[in-house]
Amino acid sequence: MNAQQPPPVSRVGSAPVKRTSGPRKSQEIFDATLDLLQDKGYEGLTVEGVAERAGVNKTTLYRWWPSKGALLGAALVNSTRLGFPLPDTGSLQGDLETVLNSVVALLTTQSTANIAIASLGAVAQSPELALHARNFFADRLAREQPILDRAIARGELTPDTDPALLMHLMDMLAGAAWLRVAFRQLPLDAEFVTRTVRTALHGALEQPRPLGHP
Amino acid sequence: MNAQQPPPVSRVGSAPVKRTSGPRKSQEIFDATLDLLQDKGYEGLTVEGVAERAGVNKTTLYRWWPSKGALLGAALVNSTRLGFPLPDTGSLQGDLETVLNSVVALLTTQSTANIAIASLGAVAQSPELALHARNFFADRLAREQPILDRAIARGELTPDTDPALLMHLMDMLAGAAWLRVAFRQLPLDAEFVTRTVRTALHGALEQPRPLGHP
Amino acid sequence: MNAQQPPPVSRVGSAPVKRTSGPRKSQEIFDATLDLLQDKGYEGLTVEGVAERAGVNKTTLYRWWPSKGALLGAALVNSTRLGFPLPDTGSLQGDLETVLNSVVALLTTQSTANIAIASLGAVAQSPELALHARNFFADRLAREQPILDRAIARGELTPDTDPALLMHLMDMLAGAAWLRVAFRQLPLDAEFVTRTVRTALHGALEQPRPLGHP
Amino acid sequence: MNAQQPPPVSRVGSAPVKRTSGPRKSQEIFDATLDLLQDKGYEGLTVEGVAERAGVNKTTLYRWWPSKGALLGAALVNSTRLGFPLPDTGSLQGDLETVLNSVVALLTTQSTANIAIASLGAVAQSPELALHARNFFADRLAREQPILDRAIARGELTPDTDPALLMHLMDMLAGAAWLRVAFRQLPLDAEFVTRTVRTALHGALEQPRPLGHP
DNA sequence: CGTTAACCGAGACGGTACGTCTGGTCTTGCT
DNA sequence: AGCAAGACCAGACGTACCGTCTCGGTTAACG
Repeated sequence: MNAQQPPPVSRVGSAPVKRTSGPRKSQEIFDATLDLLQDKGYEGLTVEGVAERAGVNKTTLYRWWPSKGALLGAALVNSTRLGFPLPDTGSLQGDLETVLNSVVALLTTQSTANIAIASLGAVAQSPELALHARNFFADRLAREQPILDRAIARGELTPDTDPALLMHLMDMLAGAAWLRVAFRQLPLDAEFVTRTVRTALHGALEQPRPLGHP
Repeated sequence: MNAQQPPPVSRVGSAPVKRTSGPRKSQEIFDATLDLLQDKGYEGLTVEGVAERAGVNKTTLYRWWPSKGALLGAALVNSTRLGFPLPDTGSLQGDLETVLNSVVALLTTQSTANIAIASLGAVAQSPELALHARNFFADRLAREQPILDRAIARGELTPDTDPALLMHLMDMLAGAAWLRVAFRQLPLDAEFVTRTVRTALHGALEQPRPLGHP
Repeated sequence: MNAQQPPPVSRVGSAPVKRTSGPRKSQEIFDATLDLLQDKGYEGLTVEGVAERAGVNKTTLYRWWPSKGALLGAALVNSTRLGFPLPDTGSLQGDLETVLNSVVALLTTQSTANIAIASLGAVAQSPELALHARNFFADRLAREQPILDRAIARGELTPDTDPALLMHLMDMLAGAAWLRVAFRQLPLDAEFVTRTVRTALHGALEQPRPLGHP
Repeated sequence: MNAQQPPPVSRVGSAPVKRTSGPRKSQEIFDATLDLLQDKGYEGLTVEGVAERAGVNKTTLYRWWPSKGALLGAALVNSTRLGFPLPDTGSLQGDLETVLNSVVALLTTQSTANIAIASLGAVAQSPELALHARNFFADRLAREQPILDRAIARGELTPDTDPALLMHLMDMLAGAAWLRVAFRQLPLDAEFVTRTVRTALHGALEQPRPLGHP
């Protein structure tokens, strides 16, 4: 969250909760950061701009975050804009389609697409932001794990299913979506979602069977 | 490529082809551009730096490319650093594995990974660079089409196979690889390649069969 | 002395010495101020630096002195570093030479020169510091008055000598020294002292005689 | 004048005279500098302020002068505000009185006094400005040398007069004036001028005579 | 082979933002 | 209740690049 945050001192005794986390106007700052990112992209996102829009002095920002990347990282982490609900549709395919639909929505909705794409660029440039990204995705994966559990409980998957399967599927699904949007600039539609989920899911389930000899 | 120069082509007669394209030291410029991109990332890539390293005046760069993005686009297009050979292994699965291995190699080899990742960031920031990316990927897809043709000729795929299948597969394969590298920062190994190709390929071939009722 | 600080004048009489003046660590603060002034000059003298070196919070300084100039003024006033002993050599010329030597020493000794020169700049900028300077010099002149009295008593000067003569002489002597150091950056040596005192003194004594007709 | 001026390339051949001396708006810059110095003192003199007032970009100033002190130095040297005419009254005493009157005028006229006093403080604070001051005074002294020459030609001084005499006299005259203004804050009047010049001059002329035995 | 037009180098400039520093103010919580 | 600690605002610092401009000087293709 904050790269240089002092240790949470945790005084023993009657100590009232110590406020060690970030500037007083954190929320305004994060909002301003994402708003600007949304409006002007990563290059147009300047520390001075954030300071002005958040009604905060530039030095305050530098006191808490050493760079634009770190600030953006904190803003992204503290944001719910890129979040999405966890599905429970009653079938594995339905759940996966819902998740991929969320990703597609994220990448195709005007307001979030800019942030997402810009984050992509930001991650590619800022090591510490990359760290945040890794954590973000790991957390996300962990929160998606119930999808797999429920599928096993329903008998759609065998109990000995490789736990890494979910990550594998997600990478293929979300990866395809990202690549189409970022590099091919193709629209993402419902047909894409259905087809991709079906391919990945069938492929995952049918793996033992030798290819080309059905 | 050059925004401000109307081609004075149109010479009637036997005129030998006029070289109207780009500065005299194009090659040095492109090399310098990619070298710097590799060393310092997209943000550290500056027009002034390119000019100095290429032994060229800043003015010259601006004479030919209106922006850093345009310059990088030209450098990427005119480069062979991101190229890769087309495989012909005798089986569809082998071909796909080879292609995915190329992508993985691109993303894991030090010298190319930096360029690729940085380009990723660059695309996310520069609309005109995004255009170049689209063209680059479209071209690449077209050059990969023989893989599909040969698979049909071998009987691995039926003649009425959807021509978009290749793009579909490639998006899943390469997308998974990109996402793992860019966001999850996971290493890409041979096991990843095999597994991903098998999943995608099986899924694509088995699609008609209803899920969960084998 | 200090603009908002009642003088601790040390009243004679029964008054119990009341300590209403300044922070508890006044002495550390003044020392730190002059030390820093000595080390880094007036520009390098910062309130933050003084606070740190004196082991005091910045707020405390601002509670008692409104500005850097005021703080420096107080420090200079409460300091004995620029003081010098009053001479009694037995001759007017000797006394003057001793005084001028003191001034020269003040301006050429490393540790005091910085303070003196910096004070010069400070006076030029701070009206209230200028006031202190005026008082300081007036006081100094008053304390030098015995030099004149003794010279009259010895018969070196006539009893009706203009009392302003001393100030006049001092201004010429010290002024020359200051000007050489501050503006010409010339070294001040014994020859300078002798020569200047002789010139000023002879000039003062010989005034009645018309010029050019010796 | 300019501290970082590139070497005068002096191309062989018909090279037209190269203009290597300072920014195009030098005059505006110097004027703005002195105006601000006059208005707000040395501390209130900021590079940004000069840039704005001169209608010039801040970078331009830094391109030519490395610091505020250097800029002020150049402005002072290139200025006529602190200049003064060289006198030729027909007598040494008259010349000296005129010069001292100039100094007094400089220090007592509202518009110039501010600059002079502020420069005083500036010199005390900035080593490289002190260098400029030295040059300025050396130049001034050189230009005053004719006063001495004419006095010798007139027979007021013997041909073997020590050439350093002039500096000696000037230091005493101007030094006394500066000291009175800066430290004592006394007004400078015609009586001061007459008296000081007479003292210094008599003293200088009468030096051989032993003190106290007229 | 000489002309000439396109190209280039040098470098000053206005401009934006950077990341830092210090001067002063204001809040907060401990003693 | 008062004072420390220190977060904060204001604003200048000096730097790096940006993208533009002017001005000579070089190339090199054509005629």
